[in-house]
Amino acid sequence: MDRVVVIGGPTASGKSGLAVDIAEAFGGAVINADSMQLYHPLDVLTARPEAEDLARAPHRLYGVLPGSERGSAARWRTMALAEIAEARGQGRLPVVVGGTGLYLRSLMEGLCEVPIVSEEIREMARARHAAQGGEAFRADLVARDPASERLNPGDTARLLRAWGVLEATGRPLTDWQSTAPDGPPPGMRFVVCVIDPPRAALYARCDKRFTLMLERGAMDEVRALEALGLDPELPVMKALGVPELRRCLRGEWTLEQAAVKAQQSTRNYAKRQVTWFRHQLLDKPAHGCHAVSSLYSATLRDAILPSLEQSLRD
RNA sequence: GGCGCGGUGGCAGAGUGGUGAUGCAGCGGACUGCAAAUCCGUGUACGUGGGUUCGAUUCCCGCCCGUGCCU
Repeated sequence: MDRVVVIGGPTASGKSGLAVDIAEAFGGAVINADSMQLYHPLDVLTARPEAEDLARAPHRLYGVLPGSERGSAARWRTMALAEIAEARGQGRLPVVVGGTGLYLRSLMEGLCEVPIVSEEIREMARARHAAQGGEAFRADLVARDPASERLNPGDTARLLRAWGVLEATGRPLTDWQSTAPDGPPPGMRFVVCVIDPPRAALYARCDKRFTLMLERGAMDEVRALEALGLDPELPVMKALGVPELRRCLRGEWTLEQAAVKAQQSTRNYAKRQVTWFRHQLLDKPAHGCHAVSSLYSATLRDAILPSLEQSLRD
């Protein structure tokens, strides 16, 4: 049994539900591939599976990192590979599910060997960028690494990364990236399933879900998070709804306003994910992809599981 | 009824006698180690009918609608 199920799709599309259904049906273990569900303090706000689902199948990599840390694709990949190995050791089918496409792809295709950039250097990059601005920062970078020409002056994240790698290794990032990625882990075959629901329905579910999160204590979670006094630049602090609810706590926005804003960012995020999955996964049929064109709910289970079972057998 | 003010793309909101800001949303796209991040692209909009003008969203008149004050 060398199969690994991989489920992707936009937020609120029903991925987690599909994952448990599959895990339950085929004796599997659900492994999280969502960058935010990895962190510890946020449970409701990050839409982690609830007790009922947790009881139906083992769930791994949920809430395993403290919010004070920063995850990364490579870090997740290492953890995921370990969990996959463990599930297999127990005779379970690994079901990897999450909305972080980059993570999913890093698992399936591997990453290029790029040395780790120290926090000191990253900090230097940030300071330098802040001091000279995007244009100048980019100009300096391009002078040393012509290939980074393709980066937009406003694309701070990538600019910082490119600069950091160059500074840390003396070699341009594009250089490192031109070497082939380490490829799929040996002995692993992926059965990919992507949910790509109609836009209107997806947005409606995003909105509804946030309202539900508030009813289930999202505000208390943010209060607890706030009490930790974390650096607002940390990934957890940027989870959807956190910035908005924090402003509410500070009295800058009413709960109503915060909710509207958070719902908006959720929809924007869902849109980005749809684009990512369509072009980075669905259009690249290297992995046989099952596309589900509607929001997933238990009623679709019998329509989807049989074809998946077929793929697992092939 | 009188006087004033205003009617700009889905919304907010500048502005100009001739090349129609901008923001948000929407839509499309990018994406190799902070990715729920970071970014890019995208609109035959000037209430209506006349007039002035080489040319009106911009100037003038009527009308409609909204708004404030007065009666």
